Amino acid sequence: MATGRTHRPANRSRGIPEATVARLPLYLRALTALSERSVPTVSSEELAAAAGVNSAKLRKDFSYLGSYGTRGVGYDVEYLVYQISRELGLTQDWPVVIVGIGNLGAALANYGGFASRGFRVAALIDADPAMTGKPVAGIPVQHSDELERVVRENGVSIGVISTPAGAAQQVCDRLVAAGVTSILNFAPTVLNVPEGVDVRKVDLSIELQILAFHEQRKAGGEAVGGGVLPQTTVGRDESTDQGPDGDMPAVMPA
Amino acid sequence: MATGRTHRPANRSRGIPEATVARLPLYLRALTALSERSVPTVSSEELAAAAGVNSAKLRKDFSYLGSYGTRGVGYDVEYLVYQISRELGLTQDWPVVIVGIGNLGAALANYGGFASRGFRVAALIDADPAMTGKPVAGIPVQHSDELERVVRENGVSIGVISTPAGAAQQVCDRLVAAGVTSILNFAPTVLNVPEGVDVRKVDLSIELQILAFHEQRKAGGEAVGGGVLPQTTVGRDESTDQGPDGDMPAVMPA
DNA sequence: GTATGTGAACGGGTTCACAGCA
DNA sequence: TGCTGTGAACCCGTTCACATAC
Repeated sequence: MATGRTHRPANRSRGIPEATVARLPLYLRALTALSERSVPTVSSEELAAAAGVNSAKLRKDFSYLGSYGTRGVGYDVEYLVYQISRELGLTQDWPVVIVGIGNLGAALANYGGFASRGFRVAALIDADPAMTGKPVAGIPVQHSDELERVVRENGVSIGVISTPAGAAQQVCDRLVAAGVTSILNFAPTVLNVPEGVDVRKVDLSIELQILAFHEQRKAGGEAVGGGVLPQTTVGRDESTDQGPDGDMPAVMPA
Repeated sequence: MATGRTHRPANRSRGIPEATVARLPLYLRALTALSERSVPTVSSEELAAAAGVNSAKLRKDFSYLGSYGTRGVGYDVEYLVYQISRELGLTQDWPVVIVGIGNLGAALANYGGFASRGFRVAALIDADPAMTGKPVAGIPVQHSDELERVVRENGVSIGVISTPAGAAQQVCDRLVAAGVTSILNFAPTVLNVPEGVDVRKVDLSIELQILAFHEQRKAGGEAVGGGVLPQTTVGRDESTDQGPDGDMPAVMPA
């Protein structure tokens, strides 16, 4: 709003670039912090600094959403929080199940960032009978046998896999069969999924290996590749990764 | 080796593309699996399938390392494992410290993928005195006061931060002051680091938000943006992210 | 014949720089 | 005047397709 012609879709018509989508949560976090400090408006410059990107990129990103700023003034914080939340689909409730409640699964269950963003841990699942009934983050762990029922009854469409690599594909198959269409995979394995299922992967050892690469350069060749690198974030990458499963051990017992 | 002119640097001269570096660990994992099955050689096609990329990309990636294949035959598995390991700097020992031993820190300490790739957990550090001395993954937790000493005595250059967001920057500053030049950050905060320090960030809630975005599209607009997305991996992204700290709660007590 | 290695075409994303609007 | 919104230039990475070598 603001201008005469009410906020129109602008470029919004179809498809926000993937790179932009990956940054929206960053902006949202920065905006939320501003909102909590009751800051009414921000300039692209300020917000960009807070989110760690440059202002041109931020403005371009926002232009894909529509014209939500006011020239000469900046952006309305609350309004933007709402718009980005809506765009990301965070205005609705997303029940998620976490499968594999070892240290990592427990960490995820306790992670405040989930609840604060429209994500609700609908269930914790583990294959170990000894875990059944044990409360983690206030939620009793359920046995794997319950997986399909839990997914169906809660209308879960997002599943988190934090099992060992060896169990991941099987868990994935069951989640998908039960109706899950988005998976966040922490197991160091590539998952085979049917068309229409979206998988994102977080691989701890890969991150460390990338750091080691750069670290080696620093020590060895006097910054051979060209000195300092910009701060890097785990983000989208479009390699359709696959990989032979069961290569390296995973975090916890299934 | 293979050809007359011994394996020369090829394009290797300077700088392997960041995107390629991010995929090397993937190839390495696939190759390690093949190696364990005693497979002597692989074609780019086979290896690409195992690593989940297309063969052209894989060949291009390898071309940056040098000419390690044999036309008409493929790549020698063992040889490639060695070359990639060397390129990534995994032939040397990388002592790492993990700061913040909550569920996530413990998960990381127990993560087999670290040890199996030249990474050695030199120390576990936590601010909670109650944790001091408690063994996690067989390593006694040390108090934060020991941080500087531990880093110096072990020549640690890579630090992992798994503290709550509020403590992350301070921990980061101390790590850097003590000599750490690469940081893997799990706290949902952007870290300010001096030039020359490399930071990679893993943010769980951002991954979920990106999934939610796509999930919303599936349900709402009949695959508005264009249907099925390729499997996505956390990887390099070059947004220099920053962000106001202390927005969302983190995984465990410092 | 077969599979690698790579120049060239292509495409997406970032940056620039300025027009447009409050 | 000040800051947003955006076309255009630029850069990096992916894909194509074929020459090259075994």
